[in-house]
Amino acid sequence: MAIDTMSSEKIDTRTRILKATWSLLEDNVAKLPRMSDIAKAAGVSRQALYLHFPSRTELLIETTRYQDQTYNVDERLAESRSAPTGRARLDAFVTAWCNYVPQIWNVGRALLVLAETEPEAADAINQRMSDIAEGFEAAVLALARDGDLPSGVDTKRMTELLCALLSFRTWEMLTQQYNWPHDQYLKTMQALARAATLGGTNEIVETLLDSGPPPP
Amino acid sequence: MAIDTMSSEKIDTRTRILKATWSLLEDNVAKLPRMSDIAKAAGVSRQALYLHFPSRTELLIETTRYQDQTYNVDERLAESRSAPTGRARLDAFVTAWCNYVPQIWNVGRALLVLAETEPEAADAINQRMSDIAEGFEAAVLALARDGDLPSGVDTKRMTELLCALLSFRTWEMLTQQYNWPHDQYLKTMQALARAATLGGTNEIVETLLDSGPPPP
DNA sequence: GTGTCAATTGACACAGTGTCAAGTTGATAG
DNA sequence: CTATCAACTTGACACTGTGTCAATTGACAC
Repeated sequence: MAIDTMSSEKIDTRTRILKATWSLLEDNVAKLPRMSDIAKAAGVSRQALYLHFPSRTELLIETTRYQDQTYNVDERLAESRSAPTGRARLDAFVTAWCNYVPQIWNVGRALLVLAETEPEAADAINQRMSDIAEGFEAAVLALARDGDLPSGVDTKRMTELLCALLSFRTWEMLTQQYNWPHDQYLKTMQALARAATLGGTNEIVETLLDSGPPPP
Repeated sequence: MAIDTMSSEKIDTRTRILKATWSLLEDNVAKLPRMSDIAKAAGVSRQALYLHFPSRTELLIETTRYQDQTYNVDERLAESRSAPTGRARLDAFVTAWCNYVPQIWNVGRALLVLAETEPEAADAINQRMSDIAEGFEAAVLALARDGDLPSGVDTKRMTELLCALLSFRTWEMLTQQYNWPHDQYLKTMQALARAATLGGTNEIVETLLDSGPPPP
């Protein structure tokens, strides 16, 4: 949290705007703040926003970047790299991601809404998603290396499946709409991720076998 | 009901508007049509739209209703009711739903976009979703009746999990963003649904056991 | 003809984004 | 002390798109 006030003195106007945007998004998930709302919250004129950001979309994008940076997302998600086995790695990444989602949801959601209409926002989303996909992919490849996956599994599709199952939207639906407590969500997603990847006789895994021509 | 369309000759203006809206949504998924676009496509003045629908949101909602009715959604999804066992029922419903999604996606997506800002649209979405949930719930209850679920499983949560996994958004991500072919999507979702419900030693199912106080 | 109903036409209010031009302020340099 | 420059403010405006209103047209019924 900590919307600042700690480093008491003077905050960069740009940073003040970012903090204000962030805070408005946390206060009211339902409605995207207007530029005038943000300006008021930042104690600055509406036009000042345009001195620092070319458009509302860009401002929102920068806010998510600011948030990622504040929370040190790279580091948090990279921790799973140190896990010894593929299984441990998958578990660590799933856990890290699932615990991160609730923190960034408010702001991320705004970006998702914008992405429906603004290509720029969609690009930003895709970029963030491919970072996540990288984490899942690394885990899947580690599983394959450990011999935990049947040979012939399409690791790309398996990664994509994990991305879809553990998406923002799934989290949103289960915890916000259906009111699942966080730990219920976490446990179920962990089980789901394991079920989707591990176990030789696993029905899910079987659907992800390469469907190319059989090897000679 | 009966929107008539049978009399090939003159089509009701209202129906013409609905058809035009539908067709615009199919042509261009990316951008919501404006009222003037719809009017032009329907060969009618912009103001005529307001003679038949109070607002753009309401027009979109009516379009999804028109579509559901055209495709006979109730009947299609109800077919699974005749399945003898719970397993067959789950399978039938999952298949029916997964095959229906691609047909309604274009229009449904528009409603999802509106739902981010318009409460009316969100209500309409929720209503449709609860119809789907009913289908999943019936299958889950049938499974429980058949003794295919461990006792103590929280059927409500299991239903919600199925809804989330088989949501519109998951379909969208896998098939539109990652370009999964339909039958790949279908096969994987069937396996996923089974994995999430069946099998006594199933890890996923275990996360859905009632967490209330242990029985005496 | 007269009434009526559906649709058209053109105007307007309103919200919100983004732009522009002309100030204001405050710090810093000479 | 003054000139200057950048950051910010003020107020105006263009543009897009929704929704509203009033006056008008045209067809059909009686």
